[in-house]
Amino acid sequence: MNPFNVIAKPVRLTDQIARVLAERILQGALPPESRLPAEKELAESFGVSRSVIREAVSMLKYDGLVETRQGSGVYVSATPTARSFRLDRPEAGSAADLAAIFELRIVVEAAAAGLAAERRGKAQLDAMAAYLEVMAADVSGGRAGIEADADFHTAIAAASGNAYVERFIEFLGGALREAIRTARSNSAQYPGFPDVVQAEHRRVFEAIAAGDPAAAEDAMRQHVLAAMTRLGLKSKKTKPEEENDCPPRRSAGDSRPGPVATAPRPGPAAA
Amino acid sequence: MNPFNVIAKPVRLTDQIARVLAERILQGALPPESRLPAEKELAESFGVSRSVIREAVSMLKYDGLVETRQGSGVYVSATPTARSFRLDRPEAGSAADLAAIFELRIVVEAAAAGLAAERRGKAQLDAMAAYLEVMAADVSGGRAGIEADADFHTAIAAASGNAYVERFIEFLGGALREAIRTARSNSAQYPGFPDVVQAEHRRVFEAIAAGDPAAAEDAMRQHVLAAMTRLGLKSKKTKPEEENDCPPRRSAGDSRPGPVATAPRPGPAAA
DNA sequence: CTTAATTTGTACGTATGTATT
DNA sequence: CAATACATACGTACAAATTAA
Repeated sequence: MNPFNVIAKPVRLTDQIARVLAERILQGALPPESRLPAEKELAESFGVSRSVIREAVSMLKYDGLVETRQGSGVYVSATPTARSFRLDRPEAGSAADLAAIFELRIVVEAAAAGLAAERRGKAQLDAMAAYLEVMAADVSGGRAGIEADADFHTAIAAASGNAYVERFIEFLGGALREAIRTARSNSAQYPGFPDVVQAEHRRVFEAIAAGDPAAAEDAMRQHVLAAMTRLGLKSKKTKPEEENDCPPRRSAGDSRPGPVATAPRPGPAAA
Repeated sequence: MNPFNVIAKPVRLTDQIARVLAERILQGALPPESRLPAEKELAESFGVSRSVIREAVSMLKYDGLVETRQGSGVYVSATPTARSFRLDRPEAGSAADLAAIFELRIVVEAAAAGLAAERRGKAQLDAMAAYLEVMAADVSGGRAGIEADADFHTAIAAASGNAYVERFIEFLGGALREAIRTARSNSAQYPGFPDVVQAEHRRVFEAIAAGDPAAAEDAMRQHVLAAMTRLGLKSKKTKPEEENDCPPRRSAGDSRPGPVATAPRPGPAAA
């Protein structure tokens, strides 16, 4: 699909097996608290050595999906998807997925801008202003100014005063970095676009400097939204024609009268 | 050491080494794009076998911290914390950290409620209503209704139509599950509290049913904020050591007066 | 209580394909 | 092209912990 992607990552057995096991766990084939087959059995059933199984299990263990008890076995954690959030889904990279991730980014970045408007210190304001100037110089010199753009957003995230918000924004920025890069490159090619982007940034900055959370949120939302449209993405449903059929996860042994009438049938519809 | 801690998790060599390597990478001792020592050397320097090193590296590889290139070596990723977002920091669990995570949760859940108000289908509305009834029955019967509460929030997240928003909310819910559990248990002990919580939920539901995004966002924000105050947490800065000029006008229990602008629409924005 | 079987944790050895020099 | 270094994968063996007889 991408002729420039010469790398063509080699498929490692460990990764494949880890992926299969993770899918089985998350899709309920291996329910929480249940025990996995012994490493020896897994090795035989997959046709690989026990070392490969062990490394795959190590990954899942680090991710919090399973726990290992020496002498007993490997057990699915009580709460899958407990310790880490990742977005490397198989379909990731499609326009719809990208739009959905951008939608999440809009939410968090707008909130961070609002918090920054309340909590920013002078040093943080100065940092934002500095990155803004670097960006202005970049566009004047015909450069894309990608780094300064990222730094500007990072500075706002840091000024939110919430370390988790900051880290999550950096995480999303890293995941979308390629998309953001092409967006800025596209913008740089069309005359007038860099000035529009710069104006958006300035509006965000001035709202934060003025201590106006609502304005800062709105300005940031507009900015990221405009970046999406510049990328050709639209904020829309990720599952357009689909009546949502997520099976409600409920703890085993739950005798409460659940909403059986409305609950869609469990189980993955398609693979 | 701790006589009450019967579990006393056995310290595994693999986990220790993975932790040490992760710290070295994140703290800059092993800069991005740099190569790690060979597995053999690492094994010797740590005094363990190569298998242990390989499993530890597998963990870091799954986390996106390192990449392995056959025939070449193990390299630190260009962007650490690239593929996964986790919040198991060493200091996690403190009240300040909990409050910060809750703040992030408020942002995303409010946005999800707003999106759900625009995009929810009938089946999803029915599911929310059903869980609402289960919760009502639970509190009438003196039960805490924790599962129905979680299911209600999950249903809203699913109705947002954004799979990433949904998954991130579930992730945060899992991370905060213990806190939420104690919050609901506390609420159940005080007469009248369950009714208050139920009223909060109903307000969220009715705003979504009415298709009013702004009202849904506000109701959800109020609800989670109230849950925080019931837990004794306050929305505050996580870095109190830094300069703090503006007193936060958005304190706990404070409703957002301003127009919080509805969720992004795919309408004709600035192209 | 003792013993034995099972299972994970650790260690070591070997072969092979790949990348670098 | 040749040599070296390295990750990948397989296999065996033993230790430690758990579980059941």
